[in-house]
Amino acid sequence: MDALNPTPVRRSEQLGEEIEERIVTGVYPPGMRLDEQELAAAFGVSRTPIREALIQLASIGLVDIRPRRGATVPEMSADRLCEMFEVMAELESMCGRLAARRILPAELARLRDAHQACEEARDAGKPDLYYQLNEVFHRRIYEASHNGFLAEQATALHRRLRPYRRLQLRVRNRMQSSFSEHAGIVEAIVAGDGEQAASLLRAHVVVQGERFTDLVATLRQMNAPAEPEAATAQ
Amino acid sequence: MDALNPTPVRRSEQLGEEIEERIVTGVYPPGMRLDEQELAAAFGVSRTPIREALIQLASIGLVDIRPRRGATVPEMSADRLCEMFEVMAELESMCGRLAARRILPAELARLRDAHQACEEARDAGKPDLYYQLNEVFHRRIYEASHNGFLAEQATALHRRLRPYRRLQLRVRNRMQSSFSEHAGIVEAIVAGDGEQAASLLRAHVVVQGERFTDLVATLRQMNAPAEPEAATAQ
DNA sequence: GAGATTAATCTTGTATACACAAACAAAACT
DNA sequence: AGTTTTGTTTGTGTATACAAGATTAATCTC
Repeated sequence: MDALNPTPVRRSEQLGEEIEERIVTGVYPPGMRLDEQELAAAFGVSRTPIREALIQLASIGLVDIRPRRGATVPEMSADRLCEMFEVMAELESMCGRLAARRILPAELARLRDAHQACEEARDAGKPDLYYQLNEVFHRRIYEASHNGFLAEQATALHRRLRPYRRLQLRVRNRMQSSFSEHAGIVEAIVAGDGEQAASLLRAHVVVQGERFTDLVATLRQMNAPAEPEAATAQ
Repeated sequence: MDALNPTPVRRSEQLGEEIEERIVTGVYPPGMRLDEQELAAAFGVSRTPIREALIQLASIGLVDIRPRRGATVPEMSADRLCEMFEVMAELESMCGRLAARRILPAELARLRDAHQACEEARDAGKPDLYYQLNEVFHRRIYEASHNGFLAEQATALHRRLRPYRRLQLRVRNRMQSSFSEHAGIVEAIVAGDGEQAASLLRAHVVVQGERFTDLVATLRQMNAPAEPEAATAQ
């Protein structure tokens, strides 16, 4: 059916994902002005689908649209990021608590697979691969919560925090400790100990938010190479 | 008035809020088709701002847009609603935990004011007023969490669940017990007992989700007055 | 008479055109 | 010389026109 359907999705939706990707990977860095005409030209479409994509991204907080001022990539302050990590920790924690009680055998098997895959990436010393498999691991937990809405929320926020998490895996050699924490989480879920899973997961994520000052410093060097202005709220 | 219109906000944003209001209040019931042309005519604008409003609402899950099929108000299944309440409970809980630790004297005073206002509404036996003041009470807690992102998320979800919560306050005489629970929550926050505030708030919200079957039944009578079809997933 | 296929109509998705507001720059006046 | 005002330019916001897909109805065939 997919083969017969060449374009079953809105163009603006595809564009939205592409722009989101570029924002999230830092191709469009925080503070960058997103000119509709430029984007339209760059993607070879008219302004309309670009506008729709930007509006969509704006409503999930990934771009900032101000009337008659245009769209920009929002500058996420360190405070803001801390707040988001705080919420992320709680969502993950909740997923873990529910998963410990509700996970099905098949799901547990897949969770273990994901965990093992992480181990191999760690042993091979591949942070990029680990990062990717780490995402799968967490997604498995989201799904095992058997709360579709929660899983969606967690996935969305996880995605928004992606670039910062990624940086952190590099800055410090966190692969090792991350993997150990995963092991404890799996154990708690296997044991059906919701509270244990919850608190381990919270700690697992909070760590990422706490060791954060260095991260922000690192990030500031990388993402803001040529920005002498922007002295508003730094 | 359109000529003098000094509005510094996008038209589509205003439209979005208006449409959101109508969805949330049941004027546009679940399953309803949202024809762009009809809406454009109804609001006296062209299709463009309507489209933008719908896309915005779609990205927060308030309408369902399917390519080449148009927009509809999503039918929220009972399962889905339970899931959302489950997440809401956790967000509120988190707000309470943080608020207990971080609330400032001035904020505490305002929280008490809101609580007292609820009491008066209860004594006067005005559920609609109570409902409104209840929102203020909860918003005060969100703010006191000193996590702006969390407060935004909680507010957004609270808003989406509004119609269901409102119904419930009517169906059972929950005003009394709701108020008692509020009292305990305030007490825990005053005492700085984060865990206590968290668990009380979780229970406070979960109750709304649990006594839910009757609610859905009631709701079905009210919101679906003329819908003989729609036998998809009921 | 029933089912399938085709055509017509309706609605969405995209493009283009136009209008208005804001920011920047230049010139004139204090 | 500095400040203010006005004009120009750029870019957003809305409208309209056009194209493509989906649905429905009608007609034709079995």
